[in-house]
Amino acid sequence: MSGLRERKKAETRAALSWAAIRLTVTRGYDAVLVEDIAHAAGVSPRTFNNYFASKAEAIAARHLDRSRRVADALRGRPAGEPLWAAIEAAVHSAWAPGPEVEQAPPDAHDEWVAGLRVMLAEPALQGEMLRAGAVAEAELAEAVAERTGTDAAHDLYPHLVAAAVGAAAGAATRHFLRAERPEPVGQLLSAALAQLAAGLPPPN
Amino acid sequence: MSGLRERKKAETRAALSWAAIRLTVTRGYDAVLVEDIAHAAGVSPRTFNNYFASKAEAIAARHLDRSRRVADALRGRPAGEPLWAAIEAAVHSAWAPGPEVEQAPPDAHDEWVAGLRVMLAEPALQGEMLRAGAVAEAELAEAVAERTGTDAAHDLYPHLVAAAVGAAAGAATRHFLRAERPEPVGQLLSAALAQLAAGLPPPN
DNA sequence: CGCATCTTTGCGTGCCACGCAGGTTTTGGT
DNA sequence: ACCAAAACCTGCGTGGCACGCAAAGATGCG
Repeated sequence: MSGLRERKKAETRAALSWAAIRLTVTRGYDAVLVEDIAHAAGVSPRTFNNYFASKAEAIAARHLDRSRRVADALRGRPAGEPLWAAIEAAVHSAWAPGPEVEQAPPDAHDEWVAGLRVMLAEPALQGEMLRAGAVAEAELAEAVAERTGTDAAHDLYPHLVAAAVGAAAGAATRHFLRAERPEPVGQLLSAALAQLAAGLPPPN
Repeated sequence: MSGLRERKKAETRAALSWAAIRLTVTRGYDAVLVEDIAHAAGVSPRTFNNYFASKAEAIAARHLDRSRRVADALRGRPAGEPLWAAIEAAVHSAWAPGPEVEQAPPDAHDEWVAGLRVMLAEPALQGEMLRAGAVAEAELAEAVAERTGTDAAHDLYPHLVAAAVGAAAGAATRHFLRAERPEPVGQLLSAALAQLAAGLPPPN
């Protein structure tokens, strides 16, 4: 049932999460009160905690939503496709930049990234981001189990694959944030997944 | 300089972390106040926050200390040893059970594990645990870079390897906690690392 | 239209993280 | 052995956060 009710909830949730991110990136984590976020989203402070258990969770919500899409995308890949090809395609489709990124003014891009760096340096945020990744990994493990004929409840394999994919995604994004003149995230992701599937042989 | 000062600090830190874990496992996360932990460790409540920024951090401290040892152990491996053999040895030495586990009464083992499960279900804890793993991964990446002649500041490779090792460790421990009659953690770790180094090929 | 259900909101409570300042212990140099 | 500097512990106070509860409002369904 996609009634008015659910649509409104999703909108409020997105508005809160987006406001939390925007305010934190521009102002800094502890210069933003929950009250500010709620007000920016046009909702009462008490309602904030009906949607999120903490300020950090609100900020990590976009990351969570994005990461969750990987499992869905994997289920949408053709059945004959090899596992790692399907995973690569799924990861790319989930991480593709949406329209709201394309339409952002590119001149503000640099200070946005700088703000992001500061924001992600916050300990409380790091934990919540990683937790979001872990939740997404659990769902991905389910999808991997379906595709490989393994059992998510009893076998290690699907969880291991999901965790490895999460590790690749994490390493790629952190590399992106660390580098001064970084490659696009898409390329980094491809490289990371390819090395994973090759067994991470040492260079030389 | 290993003076009285540092030894005492380390002892207080360990006492606080241990008290936090013990109380939480037996009583539940939010039935334990910071005040209780401080008191159990023979220190004032205010002092607690001189050692840890949060209750969750105190509980995760043991995990952090353990995880950090992997990087050190890797540096201690002979230079000629292949990378993945050295990593496996390092992981095993860091995860070997200490004497305080051996001497614990085995009849209380089951309710301890049950308490652990409940504790690790707490969202705030999960984030902090994962964060501890991430810190350890950063240090492991340094050690991997040294060993492979790569550069942790510019190359993706060492971070990718470290993240993959972390993923394997995480998947193995979660599998251990999930299963009713689990294999020993050491075996699970070996299996996970072996599959990683083999490129995680799909079964059959 | 009208009842059942879900949401929002205001209020109140207990806990937590941390700045600050004063007293105490450890350290290293003489 | 003494003394000054540095590090540490502690009590107090403050601002903020998460959440239980109950009343008011919005929505869905017959």
